Amino acid sequence: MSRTDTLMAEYPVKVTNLDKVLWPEAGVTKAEYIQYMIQMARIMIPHYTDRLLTVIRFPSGIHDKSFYQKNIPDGAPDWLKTHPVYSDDSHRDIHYLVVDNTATLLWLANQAAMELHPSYAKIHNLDQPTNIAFDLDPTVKEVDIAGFKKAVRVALHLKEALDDLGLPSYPKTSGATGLQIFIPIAPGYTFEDTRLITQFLAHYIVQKAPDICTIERLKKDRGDKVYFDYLQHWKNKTLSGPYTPRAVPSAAVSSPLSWDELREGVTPDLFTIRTMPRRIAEVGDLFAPMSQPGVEIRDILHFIKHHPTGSL
DNA sequence: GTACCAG
DNA sequence: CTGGTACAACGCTCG
DNA sequence: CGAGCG
Ligand SMILES: [Mn+2]
Ligand SMILES: [Mn+2]
Repeated sequence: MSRTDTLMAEYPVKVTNLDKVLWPEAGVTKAEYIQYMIQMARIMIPHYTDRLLTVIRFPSGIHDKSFYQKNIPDGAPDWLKTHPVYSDDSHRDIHYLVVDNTATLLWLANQAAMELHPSYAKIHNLDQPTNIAFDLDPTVKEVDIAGFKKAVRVALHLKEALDDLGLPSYPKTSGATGLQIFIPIAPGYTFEDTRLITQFLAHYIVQKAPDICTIERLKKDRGDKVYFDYLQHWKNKTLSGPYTPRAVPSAAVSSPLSWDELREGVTPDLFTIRTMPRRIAEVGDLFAPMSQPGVEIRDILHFIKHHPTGSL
């Protein structure tokens, strides 16, 4: 008989198959994933609260079948918070899960929901993102640290440009191969507004570092360059959330970083389910500023509208 | 991972 | 009971 | 419109 338990958080959560190995290379079991959620809940919850959650589940481990899940499944406990959003494509409401407590994170871990992807906007205003996110994707050929290093170089170019524009920026690993850079923004701006900024900077950085950065949408035209994926910041799209595990052999998680750490050459596999709780104890939540009031971008939008072909 | 159905 | 099976996303972009 | 993409 497989090991089972009922955990008492805000609500009782039944957990099953506790000894199932979800990350075989790292030897991480479901019990350890649940323990990770218990330790990280206080830090993670603010980054997911009031946001639509998309998850990727791997019920039999990272090397077996996986699937995206947006709708809350049948048989889910009734205390889970959900939010309906109409889908034009499937002509029905999608009942998204909204994380608002530890019990929900424990339930997700038991579901083998191993990747958590929150929306950019909060449920009370789904047309207004609370952040701008830049998604930097190495063109993957194999497990390749060179790709990540290149993404770091692109990120440092981007950081310089954002500094010049007076915008604060916070980087994190995706946990897989790439990097993401976030800016907290004030309420009142649409995805059309933020697209103006991400598109402008994508073009600007490609022009500044054409040997390592591309915006080619077709993979075959990207070469070995870093894909500056400005299309990823949009309504109904998501990125891996802060501190979410990823389905990679190392059991790496998405880790907020300091710019100095990036300059010093950290790599994604340094930050895992095993190491992140200790890191939190040491450096705290480097993404805490994302929960603070965001910056106004009105002046920058005005600037870009009058300099459509991009220079600073 | 879970609900459900046929055996 | 038990074993087998079905099911668990979506929508933008540009050629 | 649909292949491609994430
Ligand atoms: Mn990415
Ligand atoms: Mn991407």
